[in-house]
Amino acid sequence: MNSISVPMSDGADSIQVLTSLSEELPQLTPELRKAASYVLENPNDVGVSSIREIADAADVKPNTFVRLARSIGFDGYEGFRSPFREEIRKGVVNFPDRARWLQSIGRSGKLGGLYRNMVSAAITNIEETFAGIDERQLMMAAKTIWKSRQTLTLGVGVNSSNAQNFSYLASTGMKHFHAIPRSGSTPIDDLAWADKRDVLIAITCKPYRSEVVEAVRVAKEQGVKVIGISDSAASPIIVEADHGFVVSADTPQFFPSSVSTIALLETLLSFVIAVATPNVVSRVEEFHDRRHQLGIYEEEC
Amino acid sequence: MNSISVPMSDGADSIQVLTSLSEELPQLTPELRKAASYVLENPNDVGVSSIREIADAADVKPNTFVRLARSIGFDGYEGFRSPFREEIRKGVVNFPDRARWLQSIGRSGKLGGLYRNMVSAAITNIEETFAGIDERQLMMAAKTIWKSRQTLTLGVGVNSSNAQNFSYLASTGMKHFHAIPRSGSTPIDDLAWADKRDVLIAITCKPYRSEVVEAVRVAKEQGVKVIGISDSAASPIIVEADHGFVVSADTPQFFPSSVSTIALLETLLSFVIAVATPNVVSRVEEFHDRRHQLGIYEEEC
DNA sequence: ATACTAATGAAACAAATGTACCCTAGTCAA
DNA sequence: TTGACTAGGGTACATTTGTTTCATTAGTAT
Repeated sequence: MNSISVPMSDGADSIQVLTSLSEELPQLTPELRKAASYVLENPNDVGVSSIREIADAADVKPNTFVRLARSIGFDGYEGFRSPFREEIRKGVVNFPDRARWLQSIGRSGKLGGLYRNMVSAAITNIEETFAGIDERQLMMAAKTIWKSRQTLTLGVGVNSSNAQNFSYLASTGMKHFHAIPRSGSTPIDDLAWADKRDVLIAITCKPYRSEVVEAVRVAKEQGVKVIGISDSAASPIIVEADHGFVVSADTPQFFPSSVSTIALLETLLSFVIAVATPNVVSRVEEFHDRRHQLGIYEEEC
Repeated sequence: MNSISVPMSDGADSIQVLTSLSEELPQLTPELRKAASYVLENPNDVGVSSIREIADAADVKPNTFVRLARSIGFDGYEGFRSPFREEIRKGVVNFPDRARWLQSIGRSGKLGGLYRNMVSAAITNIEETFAGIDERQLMMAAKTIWKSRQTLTLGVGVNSSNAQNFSYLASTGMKHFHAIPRSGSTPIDDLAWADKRDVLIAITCKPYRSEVVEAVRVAKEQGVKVIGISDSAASPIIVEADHGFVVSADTPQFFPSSVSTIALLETLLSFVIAVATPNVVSRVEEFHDRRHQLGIYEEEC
């Protein structure tokens, strides 16, 4: 008899259920919160799981799910699950193919087209980017990075943050990754001490920033290995680079998209990690170690 | 003992099941054909229905479904249903062309799998992210940003660079976007002067960073509007936010991916721009102006 | 400490589920 | 006709399911 505020009749749809679940979340007891969190993160499970299955998956007792269902106004788990089932039956969650999916989204209002265009641009950019990239070249670039003394990642404007993104991730596991230009400095100054033992990852898209182009030239003169990332094969930093990667960055907006740049950098990093840890067993161990360190495996907030 | 041609092991996926069902269709007995036809027309029902429910719906006896399952090589209805369940759980979206493309790439060498996994993770993350996002909520968030005095974007770790990415792009066209924490400061200090006229965009994925969670709490107390971006609907910053957006950030790596966060932020920004420039004509003009400013229309370096 | 309450777990129950078994009706061959 | 055979229906059974009930634990105020 602990039903609270929300009445939640049986005609509810899953969105309403999930909404009230997230609203009640802070007020729930620990076990109920664990169950609710699992539902919020795996709403599809509800429709197809028995109470014991989902309880196992969420690492709580079956009872907890009955209590959870009651706490938001249902009679029991069965009523709680039924809206999820109904929507699966109606095919709400299943998209037959992307074309239809994209057509189905973004119809409300004049901004619908914009939404659809942004989403499809993001996906298309990634596909085009990776369709045009040679995997072996990625591996060679990764080996170059791994063998290097230090790796400098250079970007200005939006690509400054992208360079930082990569450097941050890389330096959580390895030494000697830096994003340049450091604040208050210039790219070329930051290259002063770099030599043939080092690697420069340079990123710039149209309009090519002269600081970056020049930094690449200087780096080459100093014998620094250069990995160039740009949005055209004709880009000066790709032409001059030891390893050049072309990313697609088109959007219906005035700004270029960073999505594929980020995707490429993350993939490059994963190759570096793979090269750095050739032993599969220790790689898997290290993987879990890092995830534990990051707390990704921990429960709750 | 009426199992025919197809062995159909238990590792099958729903497409294979449906395919062999339609292949066998002509050779089936009337009742079995009725059952098979129902499955082909309502494949979603299989995953969520008991044998009696689906038998009722198809207007056959429960037994018939056991026989149907056996006729295409399963042990019983339970095995027949499991691939459908699994795919619902995983939230599978079927994109046949991409599947083929992904299979065609990344076959050379032991890192092939890694390459393929990273690419498909990036695309899947974007699809899942935008499949789960309500466009109207995006527009409301955009309006909130546009009406605000200033917009602070908060992230630590990798998300620090993502916050900067957004702030940089946004501030090329509009005033008063800042990424926090500023160097040498803390998120909460940077919120000191913020009030109900301001917006905080907070980003943190598992493991949720306490600085960000607390900053959101403080922001709410001060009346600041909060837009939360995280990787779970149960995330404290989404629960507390005025506008919450869940992004998928899974990778086969130890680090979470920023790809969908960036994609979401870019989409949000495009909405803000659209809201800010309601007149279509002037929006197009401004678009070209900005691109010229950025030099995107210029040729070569 | 004590009593009291809320939260959780364990066990038991009736209802449902998947399946095995048997029966009927119809067909075809001898 | 008979017998063999098959498709399909009916029923019984062990298992699983959702639920209830009760015991145990943890937390809190007295």
